[in-house]
Amino acid sequence: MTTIADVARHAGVSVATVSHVMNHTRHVEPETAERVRAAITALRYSPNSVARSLRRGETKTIGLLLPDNSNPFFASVARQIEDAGFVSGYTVILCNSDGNAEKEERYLSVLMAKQIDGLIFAGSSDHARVFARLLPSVPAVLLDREIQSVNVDSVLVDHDHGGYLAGQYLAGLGHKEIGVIGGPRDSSSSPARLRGFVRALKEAGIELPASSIVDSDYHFAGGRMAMEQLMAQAPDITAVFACNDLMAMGAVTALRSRGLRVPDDISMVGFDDIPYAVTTWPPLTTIAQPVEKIGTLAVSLLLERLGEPEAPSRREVLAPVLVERESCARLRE
Amino acid sequence: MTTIADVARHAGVSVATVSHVMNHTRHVEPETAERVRAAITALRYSPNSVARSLRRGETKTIGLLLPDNSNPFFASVARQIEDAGFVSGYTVILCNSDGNAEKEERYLSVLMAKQIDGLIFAGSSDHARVFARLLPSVPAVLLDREIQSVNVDSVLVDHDHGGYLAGQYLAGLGHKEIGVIGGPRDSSSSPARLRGFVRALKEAGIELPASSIVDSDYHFAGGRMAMEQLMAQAPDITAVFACNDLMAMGAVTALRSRGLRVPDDISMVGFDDIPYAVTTWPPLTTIAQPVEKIGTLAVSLLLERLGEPEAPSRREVLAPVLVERESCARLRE
DNA sequence: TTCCAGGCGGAAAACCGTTACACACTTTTG
DNA sequence: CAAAAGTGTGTAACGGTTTTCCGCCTGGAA
Repeated sequence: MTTIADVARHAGVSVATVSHVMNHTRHVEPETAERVRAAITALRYSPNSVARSLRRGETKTIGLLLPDNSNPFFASVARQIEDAGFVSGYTVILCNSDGNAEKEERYLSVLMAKQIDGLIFAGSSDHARVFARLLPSVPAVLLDREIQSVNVDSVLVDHDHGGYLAGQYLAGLGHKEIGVIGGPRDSSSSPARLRGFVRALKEAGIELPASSIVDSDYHFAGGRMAMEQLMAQAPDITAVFACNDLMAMGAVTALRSRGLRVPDDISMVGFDDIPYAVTTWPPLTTIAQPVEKIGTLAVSLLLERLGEPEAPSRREVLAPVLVERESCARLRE
Repeated sequence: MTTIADVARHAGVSVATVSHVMNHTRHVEPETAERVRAAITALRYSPNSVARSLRRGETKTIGLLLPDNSNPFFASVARQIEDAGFVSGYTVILCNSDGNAEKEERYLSVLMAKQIDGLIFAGSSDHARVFARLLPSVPAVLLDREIQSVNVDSVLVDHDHGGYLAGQYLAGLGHKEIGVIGGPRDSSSSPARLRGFVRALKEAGIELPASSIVDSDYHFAGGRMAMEQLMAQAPDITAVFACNDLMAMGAVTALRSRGLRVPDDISMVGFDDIPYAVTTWPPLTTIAQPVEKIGTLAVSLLLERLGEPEAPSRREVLAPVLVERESCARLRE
């Protein structure tokens, strides 16, 4: 490995001068600077970021802690974050927690030890200790979650409103007997989606009995099984609201294997608008989250906070929209 | 930030002793060790990994450079790698190149500057300079690619064989007029898949005219457009081999919007077996890559090399398998 | 003309937080 | 009683950045 000392020797100057040339941190005589640059290219020198980080106290690294990067929703978010970070000179450490609080804590410790400059955290658990103890010591942006703390900003999606849109839509199509496939109870998103959905139904004069709600896990297989259970518990439903697309897709599969057709027999609404919502049959009507904005917004919030650590914490809330495709039909009598 | 010196002072010992206690790098008197541990927890001390890395010359970090982590195939691979790395104490830096050689080079420079211990590289471009100049200076595992170089191992998939399986299967179903949607010409995988496919057809006495092959980009929209073109160029085909699932799914969409049904009118075979191959309608018959093995194998090769830097370079080749679902039918006359 | 302040360009040295090596001191051991 | 083992300390590294220092030159005032 060639070091700054090698360059200095080769150029016949001191290491300090080499540093100044590289970082434009002080004026150096053009002729000297040229000699230094020549030495740098001649030796193919590249400064050691670890040493630089140690001295500067910044690593140009941000930690990204999310439940599962192979979930297409998070995959998109991760991609956006990685892109946005890179153009600002930041590098991303990827961490999957599976929503497991213990893993989250372990990862957070590692990330803090690695001296990340900032954290983007899509936690799926709500364990107070994780937040309270570890978060405040590093600038962070929370996705889909809030916490009263200096230093922590939030990018939120109005899940309640999204659920409301779904309810309004299905009620508007004339459905009266409606089933719901919920996500994890301890997530922040699923209960809110459900809340908005119920409110919309209530406004339309529709009750949602407990037997028409089955909780699941946001996964494809979970959605399939939940749908099975739903068919058993509430055989008369004509429409289903699944709290995310993956479960909606699983539910459609379950229906198909029972010989039921979507939307002819049962209408289906999902949530998220993952890229694969259009590749299923029928293309899924769903509540779209503004994925591309979530990632870029998170990064820009984080960078702004790095620039101004003491600024009051901010919360940005993004509105989901209904994307009408072909998985819903008007109730026919 | 509390440092090792604070701990030493608090425990009334030297920093060296604290270091030894933390790293079990020498025996220390139980009583002393206990005092040190008490100080560590009292001060909530956590060692600074950056300083440690500088001193030890290792960062416990591996770089993961791939075209696009939101592509579900790479998303799965990334997930496996992240998991496998974490259990061995390694952290993953995520980099998306979009298969762009310039981006690859920029990323490689950054990663090298950050002193990653190893690299896992799924390049989609083939530019020799990237390999020749930068790769040999860091232990690396290439996915789906080979290079004669010390220090570089490969995890390969037998794409040729996969393509052969697809060709054999479609020929076996009686198809004679077959179309192909290819991936990028400069990828390593697509040409190999095509080669195997053509070989299988040839063995079955089937010719593949140039007009029956349309190249695309491995994306959903690309597959859709390619299928449009294919229908125009070769209207008599009864089966299509798409060089990945995403394109196959796009092709199915294109067919459906033309009123053609899969598999009744046209049979479709994909490649990869991404998780969403089962969520489309019809469920996609495809050539499955052993995704879960690719990631874990890559990590274990890398770790073994880190342990033994001078070992001869290894290549592991994994066999794809045909997964028969419902997107193909026997040709009926 | 002399003197001194101040700017300039470079070198030297301190520092960032840990680890590893050499050494000092005590206690066993043969 | 010398050699060896056992514990602990001091202090160079590691590879950069940043602060301080220093000699030189310029220019304005005395």
